[in-house]
Amino acid sequence: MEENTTATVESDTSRHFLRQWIEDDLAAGKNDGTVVTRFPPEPNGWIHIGHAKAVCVDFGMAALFNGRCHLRMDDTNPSKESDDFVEELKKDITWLGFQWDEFSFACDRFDEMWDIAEELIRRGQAYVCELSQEDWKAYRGIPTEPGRFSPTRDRSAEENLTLFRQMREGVFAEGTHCLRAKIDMSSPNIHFRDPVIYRIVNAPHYHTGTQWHCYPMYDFAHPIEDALEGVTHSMCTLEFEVHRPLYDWVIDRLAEQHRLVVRDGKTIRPQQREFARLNLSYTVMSKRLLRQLVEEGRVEGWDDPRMPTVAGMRRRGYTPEAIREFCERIGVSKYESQTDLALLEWCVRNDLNRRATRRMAVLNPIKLVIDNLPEGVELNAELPNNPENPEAGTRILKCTRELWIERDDFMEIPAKKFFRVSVGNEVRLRGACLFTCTHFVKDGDTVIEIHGTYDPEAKGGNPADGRKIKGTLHWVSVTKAYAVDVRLYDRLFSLEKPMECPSGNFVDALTPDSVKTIRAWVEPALATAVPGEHYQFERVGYFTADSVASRPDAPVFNRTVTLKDSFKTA
RNA sequence: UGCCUCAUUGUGUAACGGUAGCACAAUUGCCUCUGGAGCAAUUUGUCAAGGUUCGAAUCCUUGUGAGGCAACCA
Repeated sequence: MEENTTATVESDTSRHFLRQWIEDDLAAGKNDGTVVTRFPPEPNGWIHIGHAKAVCVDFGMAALFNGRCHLRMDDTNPSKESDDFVEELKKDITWLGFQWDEFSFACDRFDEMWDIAEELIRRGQAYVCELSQEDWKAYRGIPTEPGRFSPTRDRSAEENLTLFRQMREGVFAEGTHCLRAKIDMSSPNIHFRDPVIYRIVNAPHYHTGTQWHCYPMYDFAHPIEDALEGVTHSMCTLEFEVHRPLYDWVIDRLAEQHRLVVRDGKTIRPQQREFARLNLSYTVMSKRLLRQLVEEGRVEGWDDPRMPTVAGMRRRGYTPEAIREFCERIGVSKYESQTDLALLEWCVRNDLNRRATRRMAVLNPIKLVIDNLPEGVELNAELPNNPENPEAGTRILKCTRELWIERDDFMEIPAKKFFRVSVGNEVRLRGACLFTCTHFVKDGDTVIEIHGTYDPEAKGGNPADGRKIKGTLHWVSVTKAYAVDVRLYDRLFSLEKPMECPSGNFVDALTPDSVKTIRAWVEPALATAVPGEHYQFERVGYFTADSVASRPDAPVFNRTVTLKDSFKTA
């Protein structure tokens, strides 16, 4: 279970465009031949499966080229950030199996960013603007028409510096002043029309407190952070594509100011490329909406097993290996695709199949009585703990006169290819014996008890004459079984149709019904299940003992995934 | 409408001008003391129209469709 090394991209099959890009750069002798990437979340929420993809890309590309990857808190907007999120971010990324080579806070570079901005002013490349936001909107123009110059665009550097410093000291109210880069008011790219690079925010910053009253914008801060850290390849999602010229503009200014990192005599010039974010069917990944669920108390928290957060998936029982495998399989492209949730679940099953401990459990019980097995007599059943892994050993279960079996395993009138319990049909009670149903007892329309006899000659369920038994049943002893609570979660936001949430009111789709807790009968061994451990309830699905909300007398299990449509929730 | 980007089977992703392949899903068969797993097989695809070329998913042109940008968010 322990992860000592950073996970690598093992597959040699996928040559996506980012990999190609880096290979070409390396071949062209750019930079110093070292690949440095970064994962730059804003600490304002917990990361979800979509971020996990980005983490795998950023760390994976660095690992593939024996490079380095930095983890950086992009905390340039103080209003929603906190250290709690920083800690969770680190925890989740570590859990996913990655180790960063450097950790940084963008806010630790505020001083340097400030110097860069002042130098911009001195060079006539930035100015303080006093237009209101509404006015600015009008001045900026629309994409089809050029914008107009701000009235203060050509103010002197000295005047600008004075005002800029006053912005920092809190002399002005929010929205009254901002620093803009002086670029091109008629550019077809709106981001070039003198973009704002510093704005006044009077909220205290979680690290720098009230030291600053204005903060750099993402478009200004991000390339600086990359450059000063010596990042060579900066990968982000598609929506930043139109920001790239501005990213390059800032890098050019840094070059003019001789601030680019030099390694091995080579100037490191970061570049940005964009890839499509992950969209997963039935799943909504929007920090804003996830936050709403948490704040409105619709879920237990960011780590609720219904949440698509990394923490939620961890608690639900997904493994980091499965998530990494998934990220590897979905590939990287610029096509805005929608990945089928079935692939994620397959990855989880595939991984859990190798490691999960097998246990018998009955979720929807009906009583089965072996009439020729006297009260107090027990049959031993020896079963492997994991057939996929013989080293997991075996355990011995006691089969008694009265058992619980799954209600679905009995049919009053058997259907055509039904090989389980029906009158006259011989089945195997897994590991224990062969059983033939003779009759059943009804209470009204409901069958409440199944009766039959076992074959004493067929020890452990192996018929003496070698006759074929088509059905094998799972069972637990009525007297020895243990009752546990099992939580069956719907997928988060289990919408009728994938990704359809017209008005954004999808949170309403998450009703209390989306989690059902049922009482299940399990083998005695599960009474001491280890929280966080994975179990396959045979023929039902994968379950994980919950480490958070355990009952005092027994563990609570979360359903991780079902086996292939073998079990439909009641 | 201005600029930018994208389009390969149901889904996702390969094929750097030379046989359209892989995985998930689906279907079928085999096997099994998990109707799971495993094994085997099958079905379905280059958005459209032109052009360049011996040869185009790939290059060019036009069109169509989808997405992004017009926060003092990231």
